[in-house]
Amino acid sequence: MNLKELAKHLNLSQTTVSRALNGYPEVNKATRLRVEVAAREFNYTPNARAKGLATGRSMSIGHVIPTSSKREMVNPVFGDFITGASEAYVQAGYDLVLTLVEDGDEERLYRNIRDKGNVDGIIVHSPQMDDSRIALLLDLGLPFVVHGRASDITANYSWVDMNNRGAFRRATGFLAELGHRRIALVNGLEHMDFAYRRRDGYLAALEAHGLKVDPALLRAGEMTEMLGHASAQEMLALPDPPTAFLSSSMMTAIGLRRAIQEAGLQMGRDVSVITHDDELAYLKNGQTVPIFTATRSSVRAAGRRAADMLLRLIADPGCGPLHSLLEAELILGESTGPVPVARPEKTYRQGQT
Amino acid sequence: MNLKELAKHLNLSQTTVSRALNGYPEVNKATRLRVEVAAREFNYTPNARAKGLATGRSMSIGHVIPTSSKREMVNPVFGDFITGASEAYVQAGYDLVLTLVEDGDEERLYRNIRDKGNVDGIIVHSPQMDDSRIALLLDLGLPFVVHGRASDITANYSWVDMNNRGAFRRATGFLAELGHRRIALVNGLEHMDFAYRRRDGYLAALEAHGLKVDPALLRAGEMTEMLGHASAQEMLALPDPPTAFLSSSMMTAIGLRRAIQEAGLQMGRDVSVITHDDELAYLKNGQTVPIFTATRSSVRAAGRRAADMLLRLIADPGCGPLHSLLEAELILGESTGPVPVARPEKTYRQGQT
DNA sequence: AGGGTAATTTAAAGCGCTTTGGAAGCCTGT
DNA sequence: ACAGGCTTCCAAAGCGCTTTAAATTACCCT
Repeated sequence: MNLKELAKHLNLSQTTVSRALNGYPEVNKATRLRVEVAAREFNYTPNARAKGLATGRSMSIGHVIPTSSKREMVNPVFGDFITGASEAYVQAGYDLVLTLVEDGDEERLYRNIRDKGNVDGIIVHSPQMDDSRIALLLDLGLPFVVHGRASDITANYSWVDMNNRGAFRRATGFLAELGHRRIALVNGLEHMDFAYRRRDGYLAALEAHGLKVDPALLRAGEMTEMLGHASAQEMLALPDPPTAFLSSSMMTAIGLRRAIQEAGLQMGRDVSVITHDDELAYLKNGQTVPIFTATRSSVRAAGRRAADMLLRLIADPGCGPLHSLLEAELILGESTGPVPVARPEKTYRQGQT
Repeated sequence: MNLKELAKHLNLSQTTVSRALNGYPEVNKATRLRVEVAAREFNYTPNARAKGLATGRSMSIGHVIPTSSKREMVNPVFGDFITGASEAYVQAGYDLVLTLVEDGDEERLYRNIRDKGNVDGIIVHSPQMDDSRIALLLDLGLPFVVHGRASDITANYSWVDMNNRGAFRRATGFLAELGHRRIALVNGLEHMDFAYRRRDGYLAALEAHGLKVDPALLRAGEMTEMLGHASAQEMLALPDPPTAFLSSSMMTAIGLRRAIQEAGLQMGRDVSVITHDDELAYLKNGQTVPIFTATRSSVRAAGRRAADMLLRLIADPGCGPLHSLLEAELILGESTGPVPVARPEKTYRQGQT
């Protein structure tokens, strides 16, 4: 059933029916009711393509996530992010279209996305420090919001980000105040902006506490369980091992914990761990009391906020670049404690090898 | 730049230009070349909405993933699945539109999806054992492919699934042949079809080996690390604890391993573990040699296959319901071994508490 | 040169909707 | 009775593309 048929059935013009259904004022109350009833009865749903063509808007948002040959994993955070974003889209009647783009021919691809015209705006995922997409998008004039920021970009664009630097500065400071002087960082890939900022915060805190940086305690990679495990295993075998770890993801923290246990140490007593916790639905940090002390910030909330922001930008393009910085909470779990006074037993052995 | 402008610029009719760009035969070779060059020069991209309206096809595929109040986590497998599916879409020029639907008003929602007409077909995720969506979709006449199956549905529909039953039967059998007689199953939620089938395979293998089912060794829940941890912790404290575990996800297996280690036992020697491994990009089972013995089947490959199937169904609706059953490999890792002859030391203590 | 066929090109209709520019109907007040 | 102003409705144009039906051009053969 399309508009024409519906109109004929009602003995009305398409115009009137269309107006009635779209809430325009110039239609008689009784008529509107009649139309609405009939529409429901016949399960009338306007054709989105035709509507889009007529209005010039597609009522959908593009989520563009980069995939590269070297890092072809879809960020596990993505599922939760879109769950949040979807809430906003559903309410506003928008659809979500997903585009995975190989990096390389961004120029052409993003231009195509705009010219194809099946999205009214896009959300940019996983920005790198110097992300060429931002200048490109500003140039294209397509409304967009970045999830994260690009440190090297000075242009003014809309973003939703977590305070990565602040969170890791605070977490590192917290460890330092517990007396830890050998604090390791197991980070995500540091050309990703969030990882860069986290390291920056970590370094700032070390400096503020008069601790010096030991490259042996810095690691970066895809944030897998194995990265955590391998990093901790190696670092704990150092002559002067770390007494605390900072981790960029729950997944990695789980790996850290395994290596710590395997070394015969107890997490929270012999070795402290703070991880960032994105509050992913499938990766909860404990049920009631958190297992890990963590900097916590909901990716889902970020998704919701980014979507809201983009919808606002679309509705009123003049409302200028918007920014939203989410603060992470530092929540106390059982994985941190004061630096042990005596070296834990296991360490002696290792120290003397 | 739109078609009309491009045509005017070339002193050609829209018809010819359109035909030239869409590879129709009735256009002069020289003209076609001229058109193609101009199109590239002006960065001409046809408007997808208009094209869709004219052709009646939207060139996009809907991925519909259910979210419920009780289980509102987006399956972590999803990211990898769409990575695979996207490969097919990109090649075929399709877009992917994502729809999260709250369960409850499926009837209306799926009908809307069809009537809105912005997808040419859909992929159905996370089918339950008796999934009402399948009958509904068959009725609606929208091409669709289910990722997984619905055991209680007898109708003939297209699906791509892994041989869950076979994989778990084989894994269980393998453990039984290693001498294990107390084999635990830590499964996903069993109203999900895949989980049901896995249990079915497990039960079949137990029976085939003359082992009886102990309800104390069966657990099902959201497949988190904590589910694995809690399950193993409780079961290992039983008077007659399991000597082997079957796990439905890597995440859960990691939890199992932790509990096993905490109990002072060694995985692969004192306790065996086999897990299913979806080959998720962010959750690799070891670098070179697998950590866990696992039933392995790539979700990404399944996504690719489902997408290919759906595209085929759209191109030729007559080609009937298609099916594709992916076999899982049983790969040997370091988490399994023969059942220990003497009970591991730790168990004695616990047995006497 | 002329007739017929094949190769190219075009004008125009149509996809299903919104929206502009009127028009018709109905009051009101004089 | 009629100008003026509302309210309510409608016909038709237009969004940017494809596609049908028809027109034009090119080509070959006698």
